[in-house]
Amino acid sequence: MEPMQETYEPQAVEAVAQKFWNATRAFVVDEKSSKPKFFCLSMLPYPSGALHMGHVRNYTIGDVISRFQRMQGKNVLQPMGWDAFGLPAENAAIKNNTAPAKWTYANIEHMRAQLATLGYAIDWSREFATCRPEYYVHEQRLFTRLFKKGLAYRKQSVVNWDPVDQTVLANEQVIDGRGWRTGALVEKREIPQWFFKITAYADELLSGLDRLSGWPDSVKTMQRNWIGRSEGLEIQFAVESEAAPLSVFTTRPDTLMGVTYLAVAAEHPLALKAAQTKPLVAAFIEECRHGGTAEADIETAEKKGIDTGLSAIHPVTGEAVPIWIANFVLMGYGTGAVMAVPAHDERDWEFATKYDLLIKMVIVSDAVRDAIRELGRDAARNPDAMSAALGESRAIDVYEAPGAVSVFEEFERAIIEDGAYTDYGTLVNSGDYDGLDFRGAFDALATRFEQEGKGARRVNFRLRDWGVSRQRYWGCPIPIIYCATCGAVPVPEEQLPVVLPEDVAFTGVKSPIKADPEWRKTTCPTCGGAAERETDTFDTFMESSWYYARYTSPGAGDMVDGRANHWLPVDQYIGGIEHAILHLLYFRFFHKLLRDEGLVQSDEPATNLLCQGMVIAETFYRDNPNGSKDWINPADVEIQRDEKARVVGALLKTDGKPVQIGGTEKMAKSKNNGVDPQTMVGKYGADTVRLFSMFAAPPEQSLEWNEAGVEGMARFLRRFWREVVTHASNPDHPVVDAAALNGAQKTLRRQVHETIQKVSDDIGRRYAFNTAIAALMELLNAVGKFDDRSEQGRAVRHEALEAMVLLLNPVTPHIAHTLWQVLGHGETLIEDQPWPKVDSAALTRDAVTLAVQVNGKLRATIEVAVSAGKEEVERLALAEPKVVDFLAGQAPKKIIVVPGKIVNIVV
RNA sequence: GCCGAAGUGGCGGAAUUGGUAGACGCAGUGGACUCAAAAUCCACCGCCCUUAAAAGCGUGUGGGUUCGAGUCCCACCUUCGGCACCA
Repeated sequence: MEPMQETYEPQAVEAVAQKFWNATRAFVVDEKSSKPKFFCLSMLPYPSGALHMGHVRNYTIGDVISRFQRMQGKNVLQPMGWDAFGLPAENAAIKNNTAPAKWTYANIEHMRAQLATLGYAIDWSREFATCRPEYYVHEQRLFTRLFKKGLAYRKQSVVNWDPVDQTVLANEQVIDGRGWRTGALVEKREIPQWFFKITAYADELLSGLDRLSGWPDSVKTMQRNWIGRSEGLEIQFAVESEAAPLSVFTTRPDTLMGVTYLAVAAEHPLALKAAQTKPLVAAFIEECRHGGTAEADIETAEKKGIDTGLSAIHPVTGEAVPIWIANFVLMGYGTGAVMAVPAHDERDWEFATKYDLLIKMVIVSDAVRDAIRELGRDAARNPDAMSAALGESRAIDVYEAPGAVSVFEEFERAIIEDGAYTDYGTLVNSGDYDGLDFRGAFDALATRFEQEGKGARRVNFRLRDWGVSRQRYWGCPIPIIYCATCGAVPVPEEQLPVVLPEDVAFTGVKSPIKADPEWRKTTCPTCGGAAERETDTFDTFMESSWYYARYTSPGAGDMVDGRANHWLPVDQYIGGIEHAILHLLYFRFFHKLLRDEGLVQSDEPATNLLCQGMVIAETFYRDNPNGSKDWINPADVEIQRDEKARVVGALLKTDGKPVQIGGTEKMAKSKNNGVDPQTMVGKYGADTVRLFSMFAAPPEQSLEWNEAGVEGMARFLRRFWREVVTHASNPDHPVVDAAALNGAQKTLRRQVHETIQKVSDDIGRRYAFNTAIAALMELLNAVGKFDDRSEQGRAVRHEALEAMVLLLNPVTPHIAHTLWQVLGHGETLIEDQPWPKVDSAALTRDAVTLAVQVNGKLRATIEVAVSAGKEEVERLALAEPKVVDFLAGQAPKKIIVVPGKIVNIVV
């Protein structure tokens, strides 16, 4: 081997390591290994043009876990591919006057080369792009099978419609209720679309969460709430002058006697009927058509409504109940109608207050009920006695005893004026049901309606079926043929794939396969008559819902083959928290579809999930005279500080004049605060970039990119390099003789083994890469101060440095590759070296430091022997001069001793 | 609006099970080395008062539980992610 460089040159080191990995096909794996498998998967990138820091962070986390697991003796699969269909390709195609396919393939080439410079341990032999027919043919086939099972179906569904461009818009393309290109007011429009019956799996998707112990609780909670299982009653209200009753679903049948109106969606048949005779109702429905379909917009919009003039009949009291149209009732959810109980529901209360509708209280709190029982009915008529009994809760409670005079009018006024009482309680003003609690009322009413045929117990889900149709070009064609006689017919499997033409002119106004009258022409597979193809394409979430399985079975004739059951489920999945609900729910759903097709055996696609935070950076700008802002890249700005290091301003490097500081935000083109990974790798090397992204924040939190911090990482790697190279130039060393070590040698060796223990736990269990690196920095600081040239000194130092090279390898594999050789090993794959083992004998200590508190405040620390008992610790603590001062002669009331940690003396 | 997170020195963060708040890094200050610069090394570095020491204060805000709270409970404020056609 050539004499080692004195200084660390990352570019040379990284080129050598990467060449070795490629030449030895170090990370290509198969199913034949005798080692246990470990499938480490990072969410696949959308090929947007260039790698960004979010990718680097995601894939570095995956790479650290992959290399760590391989060093634990696992057969690790870490694949990579491209989520290649999507809207940005269409936008770029218009802008650059090219075809979406050409743009996408060029981006993939570029980004693959960028990824290579970061040295990830990827099995590239399994790579694919989801826009290739050999990939999407399998999801077309699955779709036709699901169609035959009734799990794929077509129904009317609402979309954002741009009336000027005559196109459907994505929610992202609707800005403040207007089309992003035309500025036209967006309308809601119903068109037929394809759906997957994900609701058929709602119960399993919900209950499966309980077994996903390796997923973050936050993600599981979000999914639970999204699925939104609720038990309630479906109740039928007869409508005056209508044959069909109006069905509503409620989770609070106990409040039924408080119903003072019903509300239906603007698209509801009753609403449309009322509109025929009432111009104001028609105008209101027209108004409801404006604006987009996003739930956030609908839920934050002003609550509005109008009386249809129609009445329903209350199923218990027989009273007439007005039917209103409300803009917040969604046709696509439940029955498109709700019963309103303003006294016990916030939104109903606001609506009733706004439109001066009746508010009728039918539930009182348990506190009110108990107070009446306690006081007796006569005493309870005294408002002062009642107030005293209720204490704080008086303002939200009301009670009107059955048959008694209403003596709590002030409470009643409070609930009408201040807001709804939404907790469970006891029924009042409810006739036969007075005095029942929630459960009692629920059961009594359910039984009654089931006997009368006016309703039934029902489980309802917030989850809606997945709409998979998109009216866009750059996606997988939906394999359906429409025939005038046979209807919608799936394309027979032997005719698949339905190929999307790639060499097209793209203007953005209309999908090329919709614009071309020839493409859709075909014959009906059933009757042979003339027919037309579906020209909609699939939601791109389709491709990303099963890609993980395809990695296991490259070249398989179906979606996957038997190899899938070797690798699946994924052992570790890593991706952004923004995917917590949609992608991760579809991912789980698809796995169950695959299972039910007999393609895989497991119930869930991934056992462990890590959601990484965003990459953010400071923003800088200058105001333009017209009020807009010029955003300035952080690389072009110099920060000014005062003598206490506080930031006082910022200057543009090119002109030396001030710029405004705009706050730390997610890296984005719009704020020009992106830092290019390639530039960073070129300047500092991949290991430094990887090290900083793992050190600057724990993986789930946002990571603030800061170039001074990157320089700190480069400094650390230079010191590490120098320490190893200097050590290797010293005379050879004997093996460590634990019995012969002096105090300083023992101390360093203990720190080495404490560090092995901590790093193993931090990476392997806690995903706390930042603290693992901090521990290694502390160890390097200690090694740097350890100036012992003796034989055992050199031996201890050698043990420390070998451990450090191995422990750092998952994060900085290139420098580790070279330094491992410097320490006297041949050019081998470090991932196949065993992970360092903790020598528990090296961890023992003779004495520990205890904190001594007086009344919970730290007053001193004492050194005690590990073997010291409680009495001795108390005696030493009480003898401490500072403790004596603070006790000021008082005798301790109590002394708490937590062994190995703390003594608290209470006086 | 609903669901889920987060808030700790000048900054990024640490404190893993309720037990010494501020590990590690950045920035800053002082010094060594150098003709000089870079690099490197050494020391200091929460706030307040202070020559110094000591005391006091201190984990978004206000309450509470506890011998002891960044950590648990209640209420609130702010920021971020998601809300079904961005991926």
